[in-house]
Amino acid sequence: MASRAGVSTATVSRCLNTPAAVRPALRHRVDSAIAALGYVPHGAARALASQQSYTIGAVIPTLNNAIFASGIQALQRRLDEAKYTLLLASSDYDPARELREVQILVARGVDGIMLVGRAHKPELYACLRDKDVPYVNTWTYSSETEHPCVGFDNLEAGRRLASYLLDMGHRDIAMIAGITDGNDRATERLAGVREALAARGLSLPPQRLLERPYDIAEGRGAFRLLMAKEPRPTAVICGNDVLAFGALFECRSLGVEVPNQLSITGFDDLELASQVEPPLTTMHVPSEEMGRRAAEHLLARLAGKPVAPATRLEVSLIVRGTTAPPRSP
Amino acid sequence: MASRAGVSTATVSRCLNTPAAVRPALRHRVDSAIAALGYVPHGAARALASQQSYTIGAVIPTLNNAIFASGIQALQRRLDEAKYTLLLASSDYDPARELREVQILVARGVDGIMLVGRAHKPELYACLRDKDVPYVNTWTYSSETEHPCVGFDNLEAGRRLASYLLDMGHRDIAMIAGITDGNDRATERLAGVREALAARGLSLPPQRLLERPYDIAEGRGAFRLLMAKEPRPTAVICGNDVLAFGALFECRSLGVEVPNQLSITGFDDLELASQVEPPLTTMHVPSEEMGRRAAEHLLARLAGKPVAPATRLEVSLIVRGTTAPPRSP
DNA sequence: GCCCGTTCTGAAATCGCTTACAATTCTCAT
DNA sequence: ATGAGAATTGTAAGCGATTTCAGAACGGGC
Repeated sequence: MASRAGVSTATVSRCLNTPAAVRPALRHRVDSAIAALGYVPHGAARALASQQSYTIGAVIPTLNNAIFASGIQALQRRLDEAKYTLLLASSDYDPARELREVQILVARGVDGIMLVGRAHKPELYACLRDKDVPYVNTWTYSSETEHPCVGFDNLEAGRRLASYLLDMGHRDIAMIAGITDGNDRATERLAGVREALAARGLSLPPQRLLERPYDIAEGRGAFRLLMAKEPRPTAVICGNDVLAFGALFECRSLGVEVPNQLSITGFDDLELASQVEPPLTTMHVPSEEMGRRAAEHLLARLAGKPVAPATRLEVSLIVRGTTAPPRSP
Repeated sequence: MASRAGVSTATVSRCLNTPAAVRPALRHRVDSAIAALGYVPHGAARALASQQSYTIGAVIPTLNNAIFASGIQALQRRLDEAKYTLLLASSDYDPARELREVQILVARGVDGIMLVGRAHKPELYACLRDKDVPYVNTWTYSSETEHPCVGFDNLEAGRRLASYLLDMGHRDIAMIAGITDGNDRATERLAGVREALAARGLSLPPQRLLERPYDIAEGRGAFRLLMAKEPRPTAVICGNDVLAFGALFECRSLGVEVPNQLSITGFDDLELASQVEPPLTTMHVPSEEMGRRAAEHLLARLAGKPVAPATRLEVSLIVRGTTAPPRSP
């Protein structure tokens, strides 16, 4: 302990945590002793004594998807400003693993947790409640949920995407969705598409729906399947941009002209979306804002400030070059 | 404390840490009490008492680059198996921030640290030495370094890429490198290219070299500049795949035919590299293996086992469709 | 120059767990 | 049975901060 400044440990502690509470002269003495000794407070001891770790946990499905990455970076940036450290874990889209990660995070004593989606195992919510750990769901929004969230309405986004295509005249629409099992975002996007279709008396027959992991090659494969037999759909809605890129690239191999012969839409608006040829029509997701707002939410709760139970962010349809009215027969 | 099983705290601790040291009957009694109470050991207290946190820190330049993401996922997977948790921080390619992140990690009491590259601030190495925290540099390899590393030789990789183009007959080669300032990988790749050129009596004149952040749009802009005035180079080496994608996409806008009129190479071999049209010739980096091996290295050190001071991984040139001999004039 | 209300400081308890060491219980050969 | 030695279990002393509480120093008003 740096009592080489000739003060008690209590004073050192105060210098570090509530500098205003110690007189300038003494404080400077302590500060320079700290600098001289290269003293670094012991995080675990501090956490044990103060009952807070200044650590926030986040569990995301995967690091591979750039969109989670940018959301996480924004979260981290905001957390950093508030002197909090981020503990990151990934679940690989597996609810059981997600639960395990949360338990580990809680055991580590995180002060708050960020989750993606809202369909989590009951045990997960129970664990959080028992330990009274603040948390926030992201990439999802619903006014009716009892769980705090910062995100957008996947259902409505799916509906909008389909409506856009429908309004343009498309009647035979197919979808390459993400794996819906255990993934509420993918499930809701699909449901939204179905709703829009149903509102016009249409539907998504089994042969028009494929579920695939978010991977370019998977998107290609699924797309090829969709194109295999006549009649071909006139538009393909993809669960996210990665699948859409796959579809788009496969079009080139297949010699399908986009958007003349076929329209394609994505979801996320990754950097690449605007760069491919033709540029991808997609749903823009404000992932950075979501990350930042999620951080704000948690920080506010930890500071005892009131927080909105649900924050709705808007996605926006970015119309680019992969969509056009269907060719008249 | 779960002494509702009628045992001492010491026994509970032993059940959790060295189950073999407590008799089965008692152990079961404790285990069920733990399960019944939903007891979760307090991480900070445990870390304080045992002087180890079962936490490993990693500081990467950015989460946006998919290649670091996959390396990190592999690291995490391996760490998970060994019951270690990963604390992830990013530096945004800023050495000063990297230092800060490392200090925070050390203060948090991580048992080990993974770094990217080997050109770190002296204070960073000093901090690690003072606190005696095991660490390993990745994405870099050098037999001469005093710092443990698991990675590949960027200099040689750059040399190979340039030699490949040179062997094919290219004589006017340009490079869109990453920002070399503070980035040893980018610096070495560039140096490697220069060496290969020099070996044939050639060089990389200033107007043939552009440094750009890793971003598709930046790659596009740089490429456009390179193509702006005659004579145009016959090949462009890009510091990584992202820059190469930018160059490739810009070719389409400019009407430059790849590889007939111009060859392009990337670095990293991202998933997208094999999917673009034409597929990108690039240097494959075994990022997952690197992540896993880095984890092994740290784990071994923590277990007191001997470790190789430097592990060399091989990159491999993946020749695809963006390279061809220059058109004979 | 003295007294009292503030403002600072320091002593010591505490956080929840690990672990050396002591105490107790088993094992078995005698 | 009995006792030595091994195997278990319990006691209690930390680990390195934070924080309560009480005493010390300071600053004015008379």
